[in-house]
Amino acid sequence: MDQASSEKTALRRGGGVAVWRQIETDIEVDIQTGLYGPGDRLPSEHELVGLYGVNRHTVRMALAKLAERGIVTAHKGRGVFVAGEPFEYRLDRNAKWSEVEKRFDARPSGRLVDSYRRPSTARLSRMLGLGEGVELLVTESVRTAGADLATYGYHMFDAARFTGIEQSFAECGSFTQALARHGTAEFFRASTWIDCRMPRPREAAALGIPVDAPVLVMTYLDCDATRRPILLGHAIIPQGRLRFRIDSDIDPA
Amino acid sequence: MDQASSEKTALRRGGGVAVWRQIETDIEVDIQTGLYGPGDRLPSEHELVGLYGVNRHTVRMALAKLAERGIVTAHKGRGVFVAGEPFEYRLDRNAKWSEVEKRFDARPSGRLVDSYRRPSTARLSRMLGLGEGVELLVTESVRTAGADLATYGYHMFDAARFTGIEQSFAECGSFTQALARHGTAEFFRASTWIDCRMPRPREAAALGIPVDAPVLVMTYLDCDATRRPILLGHAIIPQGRLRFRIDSDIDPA
DNA sequence: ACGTATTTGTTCGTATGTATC
DNA sequence: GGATACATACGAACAAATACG
Repeated sequence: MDQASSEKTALRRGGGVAVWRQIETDIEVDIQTGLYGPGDRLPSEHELVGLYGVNRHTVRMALAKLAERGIVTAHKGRGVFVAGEPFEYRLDRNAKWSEVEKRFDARPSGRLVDSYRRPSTARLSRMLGLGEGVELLVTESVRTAGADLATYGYHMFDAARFTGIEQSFAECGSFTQALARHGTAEFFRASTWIDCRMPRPREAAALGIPVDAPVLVMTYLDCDATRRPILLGHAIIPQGRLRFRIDSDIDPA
Repeated sequence: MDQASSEKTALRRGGGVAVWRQIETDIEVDIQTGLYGPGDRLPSEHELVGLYGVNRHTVRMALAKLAERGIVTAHKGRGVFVAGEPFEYRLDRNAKWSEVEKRFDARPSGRLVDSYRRPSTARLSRMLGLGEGVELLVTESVRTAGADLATYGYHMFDAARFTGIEQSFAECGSFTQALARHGTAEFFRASTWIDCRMPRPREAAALGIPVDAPVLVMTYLDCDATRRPILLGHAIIPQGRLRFRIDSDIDPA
């Protein structure tokens, strides 16, 4: 209707964004907005060539990138299909990775990548309820669940209170269990912040994702039953197979 | 500690990601994780050159990109400073854009970009509590608040129930007010999903953001007081000046 | 069982622009 | 600024798996 042939959307050539990338985003939007649902077959490469008015290679590049993130799966002779419903990570007071593992009947999978100490800042100390200048213990770890879910995590603890928790985590593969060993049998999610950015190379490598695909960043404060802060976490989460969900408990009137 | 000089992090050269982009992400991580807080001065360009072992142009490119997204601000002769606390968009049952405008003492700012009808799908109909094959009314709009907050929105309505709501919105600039005109005085957030992706060119243009910076995607279902679904929304939100916040109402025991 | 059309996968080649050094 | 490596985009052909009458 707009221009020449039967083009779907206006592609901007020479505008700094590769055409295949625009098509990749466009199809991703159509999936996110529900035009194509889980399990649906996408238009064939030939049809997409007609829709966008580009070479087949260009369409294939877009599809390959979507497949790389697990958003679609291609089957020779049949077509390209939208992947199943992405995993929904519910953000409530019981949000923790061990709960995700439970949903997959998976064992604790944490692998310690690095750990180090650094002096705290005023902000971090305030959030963790500590004095200024206290030393923080920081861990970097990778945790998985199921076939294609993984997160890269940064965890910050009061180094004095949780001395040696990095070893405990390295041994048992779970912060829930490691915290239990250090005297905190129960803890709960107090606050969560959601943001996004591009991944660091080491994060992308550890998560097995392309370096040019964005990641979700969940920052969170976990507290014990007495509301005393336990840890400040940053979870780096590949985009595509997981999304966050927040339900408002609608109590009428 | 790791390698030769005093390099901060391992930079991967020739790995498909420009060096300035890695530095950009690295500084962004340091801000997100609290190493640099709001208002803090970043290390000088000269210091960063030493930290990363690169040319000053490379550092300047990284800082320019951060400034473009409003994450830092450069002051000639003084230094580069971390921007103030990003706006926190709280996700509770009162989450709506008009609440954000209230926080900024801003007037309704919605501008209708496009509107069209399309047949619903099984999934969308289920979410909106409609019959299959019903026609949806879709609007695309831009809404702002304050100096540097903007969102690009897709809204889906039951076309039969909310006929003409695109005109109402175009006139008053607010869906809250437009819905009131169409008989829905109150509505509430029922469920929210958070994801991210790269922006479409038209989204980036409307929001005034670079095309190579990721955006947050908030999908949400708003219902009226009787829990009847009203609309399904997709808000495209530039990354950098806004983040989502979810608080668990911790009722002990 | 067979043949044909469809669809994805692979491999050549060619040209152009852009980023990086 | 010049040179080189890389990414982008297009074109043509063929191979392999699948669906269908």
